[in-house]
Amino acid sequence: MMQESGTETKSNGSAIQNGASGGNHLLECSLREVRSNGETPSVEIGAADLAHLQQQQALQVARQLLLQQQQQQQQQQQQQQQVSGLKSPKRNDKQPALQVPVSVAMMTPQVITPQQMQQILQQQVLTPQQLQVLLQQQQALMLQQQQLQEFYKKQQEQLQLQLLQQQHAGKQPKEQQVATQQLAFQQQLLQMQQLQQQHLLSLQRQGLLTIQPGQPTLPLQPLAQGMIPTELQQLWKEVTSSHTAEEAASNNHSSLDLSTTCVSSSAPSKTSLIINPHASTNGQLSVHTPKRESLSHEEHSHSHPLYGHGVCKWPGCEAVCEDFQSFLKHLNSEHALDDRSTAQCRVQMQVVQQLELQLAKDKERLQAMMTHLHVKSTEPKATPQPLNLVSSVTLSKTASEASPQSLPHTPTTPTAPITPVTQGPSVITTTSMHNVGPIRRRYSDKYNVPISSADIAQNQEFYKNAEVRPPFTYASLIRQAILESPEKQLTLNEIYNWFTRMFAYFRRNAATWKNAVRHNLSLHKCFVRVENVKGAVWTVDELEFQKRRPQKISGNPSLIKNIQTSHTYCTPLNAALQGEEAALSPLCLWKASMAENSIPLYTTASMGNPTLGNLASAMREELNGAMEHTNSNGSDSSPGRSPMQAMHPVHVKEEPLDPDENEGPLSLVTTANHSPDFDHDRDYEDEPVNEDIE
DNA sequence: CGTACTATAAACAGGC
DNA sequence: AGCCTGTTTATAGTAC
Repeated sequence: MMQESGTETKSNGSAIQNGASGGNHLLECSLREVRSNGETPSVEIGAADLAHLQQQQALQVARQLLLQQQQQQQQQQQQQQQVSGLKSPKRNDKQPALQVPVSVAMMTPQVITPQQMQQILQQQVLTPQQLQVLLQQQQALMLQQQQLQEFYKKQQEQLQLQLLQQQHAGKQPKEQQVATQQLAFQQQLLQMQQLQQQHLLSLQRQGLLTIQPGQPTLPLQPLAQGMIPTELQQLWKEVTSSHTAEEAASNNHSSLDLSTTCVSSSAPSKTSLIINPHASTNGQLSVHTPKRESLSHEEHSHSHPLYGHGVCKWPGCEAVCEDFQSFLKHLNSEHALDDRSTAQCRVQMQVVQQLELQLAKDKERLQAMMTHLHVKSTEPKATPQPLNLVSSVTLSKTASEASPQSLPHTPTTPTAPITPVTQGPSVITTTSMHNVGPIRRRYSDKYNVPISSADIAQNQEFYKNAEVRPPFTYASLIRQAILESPEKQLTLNEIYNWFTRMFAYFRRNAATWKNAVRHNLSLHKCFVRVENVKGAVWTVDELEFQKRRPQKISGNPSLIKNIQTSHTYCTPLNAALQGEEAALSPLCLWKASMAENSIPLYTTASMGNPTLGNLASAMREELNGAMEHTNSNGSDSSPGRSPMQAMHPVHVKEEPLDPDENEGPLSLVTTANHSPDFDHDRDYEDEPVNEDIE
């Protein structure tokens, strides 16, 4: 309220513009990269890209797991067959079994029944963080399983060799050995199962999964398959020990080349076939992780996927292990054959599969949408740098079009926060950031808006951890922070906390951005200061906030144009989804689409993570603003229906792609919880220190 | 080129 | 005196 003194400039402008336009770029990039596959755009990857990559990785992992299981099962079958009917020709024993078509379904008792899986998957609500964790866990599991598989192969090879030898030597011992071998194999299977189960259990414990009492949660039944617990345990010990010493064992394998080849014919071939395709997508994904290398290497380096920072990273474990050796012991003792582990593994597999399906669907939709909406605009923009406001360079149309990389960072503004992980093309190196204090960063608004709903959801974590400048204006962020609060009001300090909590980027250069926050609070009429008992709190005047945006847009002919065009499709959707002020812009499409499909996922995410929802809502607002803007343009008659912002106009105009962005936020928004957690804020309050540290 | 908007920087004032 | 909060002004970059 005090601000009236301020210049009329306060009529807010387009805080959000940034976000809107930029988003497209991001999406495009991500899509492109994903499609292009293979080469990890080390430099150009954006948050969205990362998310995609992660998802893909997860998918690949899942596939691999499935393959491995299948392979193992097949192998086991072969073994069994061989054993049972030793009569089979020894020499080619390798493959006879292979030929036997075994229905995977039959073979994989360990796998949860489809129904169960479905339920589990459906029931579970995963936040982005959780998903990330799951992914990590999945990777770890994959590694383990690979190790197991390797071991299994070795065993098989040995068995084959032994069989051959025995056949030459004598028959009776054969059976015994065979039996032993079989046990070993079964043990392997058991382990796998247990891993899965354990994982599942951990998930359950974590609340990720809710398994209904009535249902046989994770059928451990599969484990049964005729194994004797005690024997299995022993075998398991042996296996594990060998497992640990895989490196050494690896040497031995050489001797087993024969068997290896044989085995490879069956299982490996499949693996390679299946895996490769995906692998191409991401270099990282490489499912084929060289077991030996990975194992030995990792173990040596102590970079075991399940071990980090002196803690066991087994899902739900976190046991402290001083050194790698102790970790290995712990791993073998605590995470050995176990119903839990088996269950966990299963769950993980299910999750991955589900994610895979979801991802595939969403990708399809996205592509269809993009092609439908932006055929043109999208393409040119090519890889803009989505996230960085920082980059002083603006993506003038020309520039952006010219080349994504063309972003020069302004000499003056070295500070481009970049996430180590994502390396957006535009992003400047982290180092630069660190060095620079608050420097003037100029960026085009466009850059700001790159995020899609999906991106947002996925990026929530991203922004929390990566020092990437969020694609939102200060005004929109402040508003978001306030709206997220339970009472829709925050003190300045609480706003600060929100910033630091939600964005790693704002953990540095506090003086700069805090000043900016204060500046924005004072400058924009939409922020109203209310005296409180405690002191003063800031609230948002939605009307004012909405007011400010239209101005820009209205003036924009191109925008209007776009709106009109897009209007066609939007109308229906809008009506359905938003009845309210449905925007004319393509954005509506996004909303609709989001509502339709992905919502569940995102919703979940948002629910799990309030902040996400909020952010999403913020994004939505922007989108809405844009949309409204459009409306207002068409007929200014209706001034402030919903939040509109200038940003969109720009966004819309230049980049029809925006829709992508929109979608994300929208969906999230829908679900977005406005339950702000002050508590969280509190937690982070201290963090600001970090920023200062810098 | 002018306008609008945003970000950044900084001066300044009041309160604790 | 120092810090926080809040206001205001100036400057610069970008988009339209």
